Amino acid sequence: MSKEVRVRFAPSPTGDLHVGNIRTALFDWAYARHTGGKFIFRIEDTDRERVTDQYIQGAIDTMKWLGLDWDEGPEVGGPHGPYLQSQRLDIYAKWAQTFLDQKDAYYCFCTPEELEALREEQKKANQAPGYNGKCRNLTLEQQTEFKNQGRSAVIRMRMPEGETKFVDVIRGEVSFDHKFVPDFVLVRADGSPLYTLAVAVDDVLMKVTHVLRGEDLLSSTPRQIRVYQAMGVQEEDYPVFAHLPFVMGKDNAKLSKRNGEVSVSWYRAQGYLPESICNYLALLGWSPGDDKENISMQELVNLFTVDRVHASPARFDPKKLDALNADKIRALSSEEFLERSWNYIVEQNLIENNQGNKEIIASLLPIIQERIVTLNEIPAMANFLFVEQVEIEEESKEMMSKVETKEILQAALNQIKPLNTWDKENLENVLRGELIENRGLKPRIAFAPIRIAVTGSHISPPLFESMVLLGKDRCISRISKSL
RNA sequence: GGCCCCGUCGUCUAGUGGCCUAGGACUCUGGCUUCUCAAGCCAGCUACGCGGGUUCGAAUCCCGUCGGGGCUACCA
Repeated sequence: MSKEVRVRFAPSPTGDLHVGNIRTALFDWAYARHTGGKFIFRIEDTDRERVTDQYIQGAIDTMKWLGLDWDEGPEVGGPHGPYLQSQRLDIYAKWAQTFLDQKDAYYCFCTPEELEALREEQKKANQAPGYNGKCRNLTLEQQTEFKNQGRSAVIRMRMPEGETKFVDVIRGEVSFDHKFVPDFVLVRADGSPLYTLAVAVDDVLMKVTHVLRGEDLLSSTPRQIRVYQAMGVQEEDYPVFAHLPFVMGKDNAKLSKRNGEVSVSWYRAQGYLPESICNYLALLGWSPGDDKENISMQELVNLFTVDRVHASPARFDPKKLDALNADKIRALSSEEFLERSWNYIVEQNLIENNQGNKEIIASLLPIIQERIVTLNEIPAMANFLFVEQVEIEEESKEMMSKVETKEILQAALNQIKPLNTWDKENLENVLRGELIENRGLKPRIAFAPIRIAVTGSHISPPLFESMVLLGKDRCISRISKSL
């Protein structure tokens, strides 16, 4: 029996979680669930200048909303916590000291300005940039002298000669010559840890077995492995690495706000279903292998394996997300569609939250379910039911003023006024009978004026159903007003 | 510049040497249906970056090339 799979998602919340982050989180989660392992959610907030509590809370909310539940992490705790790196500073300090004692790391007194100058020089000389090891072998006396000069020190990891080779399950064997992996900083001059230290220490301490993360971290893997070595971890205990391809915006450009919408909370506010976002994102860099693309979260868990993840980057295409979301909305049961819609409307504050309004929406939902793409379209479609009179849209005003139009409206009025039972069948019978059969009008010609008079727009849910929902009085009133 | 990764329709992908005259989905175009809008149905457009090998045979393997991306921080 092999050991339990433990996967972590470890974002650094320097902003709203975007679709790229979430694609990674989704794969992490799906892999953990697929294997029956544990999903760990860790917040990498070692850079307190950029990470804020608000973003951390936002990340937690987004994960919950998407249904990516975690076994260990914020709010739920776990045996290897805390799961916020800012609460683990003593752990990193202890390991940094150990590395210093072992001579794996050393104090470096070079100032940022000196390092900048060094980089300039290297660039000019066309050399590989990187720390030149100036402070590698400082004597105690030299260190004291630097301190007396008022210099502060960072802790730097010593990178031995040689190379680091490892197998990335998505990319195969990857190797880095240490000539291109300079000594790197573990601890800032102010004593705070850097990602390079924290990520490796935590992955070891939290017993992470599989690191599935963005491809941008591929070239930092040798540094992470270097820390494992200093921690005394055996090679067979290194986690399995899998570097996921990027999710990109249009034109091959990196995903960013300028390049289409990226934040998951934006998609939430637009009325996308969380499972649509997950489903769509799952298709970026992974596929179920057959022709079925619309899958549930459970199917994703069942089908997800890392060997079906491929190595090339994917473009985020909002059009396909739309199509998937529309499909998923159509597939909702009427009860569920109502519950989701109403929750969304209330959450976004689009319509006042009371029982009467909810009932109006509930009555409308069945006739608009197959014609909306996102939940935020509901209020506009429902508008005609919430007002006493409608405003006729600009583009239809000319048509509505024509004599022929007035004639149709008058004829329709004559037919519906005497109706005792106000239902779809009766409305359709009398209106078709008079306008189509008696007058020989084409349906589209005959019904357009009524539609516009009643809903204000030439585009609406099905006419007779809409009239039923509106009620006889308001229909008569609106048609009369258009005469 | 150096190091690393990547390269199938416009986009997401299937494809692991013969089943590929390259399949599906989204988009787009045309048509059918139709009370509008949708939905549904049918049809069409469009791809293995390029050049060399290896092989009886290559989208699939190798080399080169070109193109894209990442890293090169006291960010992650």
